[in-house]
Formats: sequence, structure tokens, C-alpha cells
Amino acid sequence: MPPPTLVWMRDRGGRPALTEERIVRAATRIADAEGIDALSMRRVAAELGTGTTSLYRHIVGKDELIELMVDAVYGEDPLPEPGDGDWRGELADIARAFRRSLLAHPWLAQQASRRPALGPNVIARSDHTLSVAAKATPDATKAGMIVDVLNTYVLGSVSGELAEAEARRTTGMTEDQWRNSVGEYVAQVVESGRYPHFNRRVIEAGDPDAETRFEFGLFSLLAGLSDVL
Amino acid sequence: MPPPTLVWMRDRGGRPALTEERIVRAATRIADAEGIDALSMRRVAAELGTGTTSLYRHIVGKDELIELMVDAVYGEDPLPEPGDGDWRGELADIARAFRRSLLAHPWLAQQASRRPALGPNVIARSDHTLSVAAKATPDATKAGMIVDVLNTYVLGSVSGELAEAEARRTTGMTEDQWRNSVGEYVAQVVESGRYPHFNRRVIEAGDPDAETRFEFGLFSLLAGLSDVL
DNA sequence: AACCGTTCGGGTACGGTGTTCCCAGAGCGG
DNA sequence: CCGCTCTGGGAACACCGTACCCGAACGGTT
Repeated sequence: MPPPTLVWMRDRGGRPALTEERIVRAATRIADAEGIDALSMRRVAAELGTGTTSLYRHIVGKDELIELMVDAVYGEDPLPEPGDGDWRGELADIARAFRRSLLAHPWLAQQASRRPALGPNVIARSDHTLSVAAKATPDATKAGMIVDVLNTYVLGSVSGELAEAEARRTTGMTEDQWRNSVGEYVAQVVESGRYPHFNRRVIEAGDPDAETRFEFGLFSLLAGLSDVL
Repeated sequence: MPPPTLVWMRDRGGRPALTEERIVRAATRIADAEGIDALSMRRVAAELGTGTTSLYRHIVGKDELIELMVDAVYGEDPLPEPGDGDWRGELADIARAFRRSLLAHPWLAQQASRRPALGPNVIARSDHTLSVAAKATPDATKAGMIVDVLNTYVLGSVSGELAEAEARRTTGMTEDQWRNSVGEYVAQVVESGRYPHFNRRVIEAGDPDAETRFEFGLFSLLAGLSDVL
């Protein structure tokens, strides 16, 4: 009979205990690096070196796991300090930070438009944004709509921005290969001559990068909001 | 030996021939009615009364099927007639029509933010929208950005609008059940008193319906765009 | 009329998925 | 020492997308 070993020196294979937090972090790592389609329970378990079904001791199901991931991302940056009263500038900064988060976690934009986010970190952030919007108008209803519209714009903008990158990633093409294959198709359309304004855009117009387009829309939107109030 | 039958009277079980178009239509029917998650090759085949793998004679794979579905939806409404020169009003109408399409096909918003849409119907619609934007500015680059920003806003707006409905649908709750369960949670958060602005929104602010919020943002955005030009 | 190449429909099977059910073992209070 | 609760994990189920193959039927040529 082997001598009893002290509990805390028992060999647990060097692995820290399985917790909700570790599962969420591992899942986020996978989704960030390999895309949301590569996120599976088996994959997460492999990442953590555990059995697949052990995850279900800490997580209700995959859907809830994703919800936890979403909220965790909303909590990863500290809330900005209270500003000086320039609500347009502050809202712009909030929008930019939100955009950075969405770009850092390419799966987020899609998930955020699948279920309403209601986690604690989401609420905390929403509270902060509302406090800035309150500087713009005393009307609580309007302040709420301002926040909604802003979030809406950022979400839509980043979604579009990510669509291209995602298409490239899943087809496994390099940047150049993809540009070429699309370019060939677009050239055909242009040559057909049936879409004069589309042609004008392809030939005549520059194609500003994603950030420029984002800032253009953001600026317009904030300008429009100050008009409307 | 049976007598040879004329080709065109042969019994094909009364089923029309399998074509790409019929497959796309069946898939769209399923996705509209049961959600994008219920769309599977086997389900489509069952809807058409054929074998699952027969679909692959006409369709490269599921991804391409969805791309065809997206383009088909963009083609289902006729393009609006050329208008009278009021570009703000025309762009607003285009945005409203786009919103209606996205709402009629709840899977669309999500897919549109997964791959850049490049089908013929998408291009035709884009050409038309660009022609309206050209009335606002002679600068082709700016016109392109206007169209992008507008589409971006509509996409983001509808995504948010659908998220709630989708969450309700997949949890199988009725409208009331869902409102109650969320309400209970929100009440807890409010009671904690930690988020004063969030509370103000919940208690003090009305919650305008989705269309009102959409129109508010659309109006602001168009106002901002005329400022900027 | 006989052959032949091509196309279409579809059955089988493979490797994946989320999740449920059950069991083994460990820690702990009595 | 007995039982109770909690954690980890294996087996199995019902799906999924789709590659591979085969039979049947068509159009065109000999």
C-alpha cells in the first residue's frame, strides 16, 4: 500500500484546475487565431488537455460559452476616464475603441449580432457610453438612441471590413491571389459596360482604406447627431 | 421487352427537373422559415424530394449555395425608377428597401457580413445606388463612401434588430416569457444601483421601436452627409 | 441498329459536430 | 469506515458536409 500523499502536492499533471474562466480564455484564443468555425468543444478540450465532456461541468453549452466570451471581451479594456465635456470627441473615441475590440476578435461582430449582449461588462460599458451621451442631451430617450445608433454604425462598419478578410482566410488564398481572382471578375463586369456608375467607381474613384471609410462615416454621423439634437 | 416510350412522356414522378434555381429557392424557403441553422443539404434535398448528394450536380457546395441565395434576394425586388433629383429622399428610400429585404430574410444580414457580395444582382443594385449618390457629389470617391456608409448603417441596424428576435426564436420562448426573464435580470441590475445612467435609460427613457430608431439614425446620417459634402 | 461518352440521380461512408448518459474516483462530514 | 457530493471523462447518439462510386438514361457517331 502506498503512503498517503499530502493533498496539495498530489500530481494533477501540472494542469491548473478547470474553471469557467480558463475555458472562456482558451475558447477565445482559438476563435481569435483560427476563426469561429474552428471553435468546437473538442478543440477547446484539446487546448486545455482535458476530456471534451468535462467542459460541461463548468459551462452549460456552446451557446452560453460564446455569450461568456463576448462579455469577457467587453471587459478586457478598462473603461475610459471621465472626459472634459466634449461629447462628440468622447463618443468618437468610444467608437474607435469599440472598433479596435471588434477587429482584435474577428468573431465578435458576428456573434454580437446574433444575441443581445447583456453581460455585466456589456452593461458597465453601456452605462459609461450613456453618461457621455447625457452631455449631449438631457432627454434620456434621445441619449439612448444616440448610443444605439453609434454602436450600430460601428458594428456594421467592422462587419463589412471583416467580410473581405474572412473570405480570403477561408479560401486560403494569399492577398495577391485573391485580389487577382476578384480583379479578373470585376474586369469582366467593367468591360460589359452595363453598369456605368459601378465602372466609374472602379476606374475613377480611389479606394480609401477601411479606417478612412470608418472615420468618414463616424464624422458624418456625429455631425448629423449634433444637427438633430 | 417493353416498348420504347417517347422521351418526353417518361415518368419522372411528376417532379420538375433539379436545377440550381430550384435548389436556391428551396434553400431560401427553409432559411426564411426555420432559420439559417436549420438549413442543411439533407433538409434541402428532402424539401425537393431528391437524394442529398444529387444537389452537388448543380451546386459546388453549401458556401456557394448561400452566396447564390444572397444574390437571389438582391434580385427579387425590381430596381426603383430613376427619381427627381432629391438624393437625400432617394437614398432614404433605398435604405428602407434594403432594410425590408434584410428583415424578410433574417439570415441575410449575418451572411452579408461573412463574405463580400459580388453577384450580378448585387452589382446592379450597387450601380443604381451609386447613380443616386452621384447627384450628391461629383467626386466619385466620396460617392462610393456615401454608399458604403449607408449600407453599413442599414446592415448594423438590422443586425441588432434581428438579434433579439433570433434569441427569442432559438430559446423557444414566447414574447412574454422572454420579456419576463430578461426583465427580471434587468430589475436585479437596476436594484444594485451601480449603473445610474443605465438605470435612467431603463426607468426614465421610453423604448422606441426598431423602426423609429432606424429612422432616427438614418435621418441623422443623411443630415451629416449633406453637411460634410 | 449498335455503340459510346457524358450527364444526372443517388446510395454509402468518412470524419467531424454538440450533447446526454453513465461511471470512476477523490474529498469530506459524520 | 461509511456515505454524499463534486469533478473528470469515456461511450454513444443524432446530426452535419461532402468525396467516391455506380447505375441509368440521354445525345451523337458509326
